[in-house]
Amino acid sequence: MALNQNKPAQSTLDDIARKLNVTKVTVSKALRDHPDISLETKEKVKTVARELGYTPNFIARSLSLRRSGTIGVVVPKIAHHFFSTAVETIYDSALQNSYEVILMLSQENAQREALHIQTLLSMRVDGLLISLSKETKDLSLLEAVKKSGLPTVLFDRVVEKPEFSTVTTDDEEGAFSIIEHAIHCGYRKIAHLAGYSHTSIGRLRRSGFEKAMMKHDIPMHPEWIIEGGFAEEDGYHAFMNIYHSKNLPEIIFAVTYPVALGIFSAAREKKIAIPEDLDVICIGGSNYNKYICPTITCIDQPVQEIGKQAISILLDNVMNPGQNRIQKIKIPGRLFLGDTCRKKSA
Amino acid sequence: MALNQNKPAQSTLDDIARKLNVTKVTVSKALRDHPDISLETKEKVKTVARELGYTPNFIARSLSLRRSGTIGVVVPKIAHHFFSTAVETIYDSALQNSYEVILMLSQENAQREALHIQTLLSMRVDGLLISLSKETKDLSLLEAVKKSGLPTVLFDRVVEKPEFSTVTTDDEEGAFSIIEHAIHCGYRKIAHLAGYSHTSIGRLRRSGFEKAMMKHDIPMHPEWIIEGGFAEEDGYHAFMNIYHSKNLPEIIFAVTYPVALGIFSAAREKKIAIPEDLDVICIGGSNYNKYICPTITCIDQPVQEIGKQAISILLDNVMNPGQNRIQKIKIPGRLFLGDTCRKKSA
DNA sequence: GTGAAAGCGCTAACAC
DNA sequence: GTGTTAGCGCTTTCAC
Repeated sequence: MALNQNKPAQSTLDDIARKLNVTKVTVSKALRDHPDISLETKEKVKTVARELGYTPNFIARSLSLRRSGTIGVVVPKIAHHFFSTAVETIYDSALQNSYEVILMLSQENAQREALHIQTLLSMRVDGLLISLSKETKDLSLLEAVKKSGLPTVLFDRVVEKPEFSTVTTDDEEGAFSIIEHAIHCGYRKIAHLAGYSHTSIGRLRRSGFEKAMMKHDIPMHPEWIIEGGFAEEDGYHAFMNIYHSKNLPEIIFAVTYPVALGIFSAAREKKIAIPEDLDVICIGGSNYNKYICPTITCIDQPVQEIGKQAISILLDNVMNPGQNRIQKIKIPGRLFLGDTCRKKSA
Repeated sequence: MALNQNKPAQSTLDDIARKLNVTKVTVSKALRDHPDISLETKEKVKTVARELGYTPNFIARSLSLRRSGTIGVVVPKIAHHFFSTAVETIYDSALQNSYEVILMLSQENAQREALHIQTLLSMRVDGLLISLSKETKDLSLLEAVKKSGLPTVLFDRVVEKPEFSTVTTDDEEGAFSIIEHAIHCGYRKIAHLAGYSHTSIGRLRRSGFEKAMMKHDIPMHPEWIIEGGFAEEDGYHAFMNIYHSKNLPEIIFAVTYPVALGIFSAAREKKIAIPEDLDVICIGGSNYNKYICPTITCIDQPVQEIGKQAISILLDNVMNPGQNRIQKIKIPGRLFLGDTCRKKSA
């Protein structure tokens, strides 16, 4: 590929320096308001800089300073209420602290996730914020990152290792309480479209489900616990499986909001009315939940809070090198009462 | 801030070179499979590189090559169906072409948008993809960017200047056809919650609306055309304004999907039933539209197609420097028939 | 107050 | 095949 041809020759410190018969050092200092430089020179330098449309070269600056002023973020998806909201919060907080964000999407693919983390490392980001893909099992890269000393915070989809700071909803408690709510409403035949148990949210939500069931002595059907992904299509397919088994539960607890919607789709196709014939609850909401029919009773995740805490813990470690404080934050979800799961206890 | 303290000392070409008693040049070539280097040396180099956990320094590489292999993207928001979907597509296409994406969010703020564009310039991105904020009026920065020769493509929220490539929905035609549809359904009292007329989508959608109304000789009420933003809250407030004027239209044409939902909220609060008492249509949908009550009849935007075309045109210019081909792509939307706007013509 | 020298980690051109 | 030299644009240290 031809070099330096599509790229405009942006002006440099030297360009400014030459115009003023000084050196680039003087210019560099002047532009950064270094006390060394006289007011007069500063004025002149800044004027010429403006005339030339000078923009400092971030790349050169980063190389010289050995810090980039950027935070790397890896999430499974962005076209998704939880992540787009969290990411927006992360961007805002980072900007307030004068950090830039480099966002990468794993698309729920472990290999791509690893690639992106590598790229972020090579970009010499000052910190790393990760929410793991649904496929991620091999944690060696993550551990290498951690060992290298790069400040890292995991959020939402995490690993339960003592060496990582994590910020999550209290998934187990959330699942427990919504199931208990369903039981209080009189439901007994409860199915769970679970996430993969190698993911933190899958495991914890399922565990909360099981604990609530056991506490209230409700029998659990193995065929009513189906592991899968976190997307709409996963809910759709899992429901179809249950449907074809001819043994429908009264209510399905979906591991995520999109999975719940997938159930809606499938049920509609099979002419099963929600919540009359079959009820649905889940963990996580969406900003459109109030417009959905029926509105889903769910555990609302404090999405912005999660994003805010994650970036705040990260920046704390980035800006105070050497401290490496590890924090495990669990933020409780809140039960949102929608149109589903309204039956009275008998 | 203390330097080089929070940052792990990542290994460099020199580290590998020293271990093998060669120079970094040899190592650099070996790692890139340069034909100069013998197979044996390559093997050795790669082994040591692996042992040391070597990651090439993207920053240094970019500086040396004078190209970063990145595309800068600026959008108003990310927690929004249109943008999160478009951005996801952009990321995928970029990755397929071995480009990284640097995403920035203007949060609908012109000043922040300018800042981000500056930052992207300083990062020496190889190309720029922009969807303008609702506030953007001053185009001087944009023109400077263009003049500098950096390949730039605008999408969705664009400016109609011959020097920019643009990719949009055919907004005017979309508005025209959905209004015509409403008219065919028998609606006459039609209001428009319009976007700001200094934005392309605001102006064009309004123009489509007006053309359809004029073609069918339907009178337009000035108080039924309200300019505003593109978000839910804008729809909410605009509806309240109309409501308080005590002069309700039969149907409201909302400039965006979120604005339509804002109307839903406000109408619900005022006990006005949709679509019975008041009907709503809009431009743009959401992946959750089929679950909304009532499902909104709208012009579905080919979001992924817009993203795909935008990045494709950009990369074409990035990878073929000097050609600077300017393209104006308008992709037609598709009328989606939902539960709203179903009245039969009288 | 200003500048010369050195270096960040990498790549390209050209010797050897 | 491998190494030498130079340079990308910037900042820091230390003379002057």
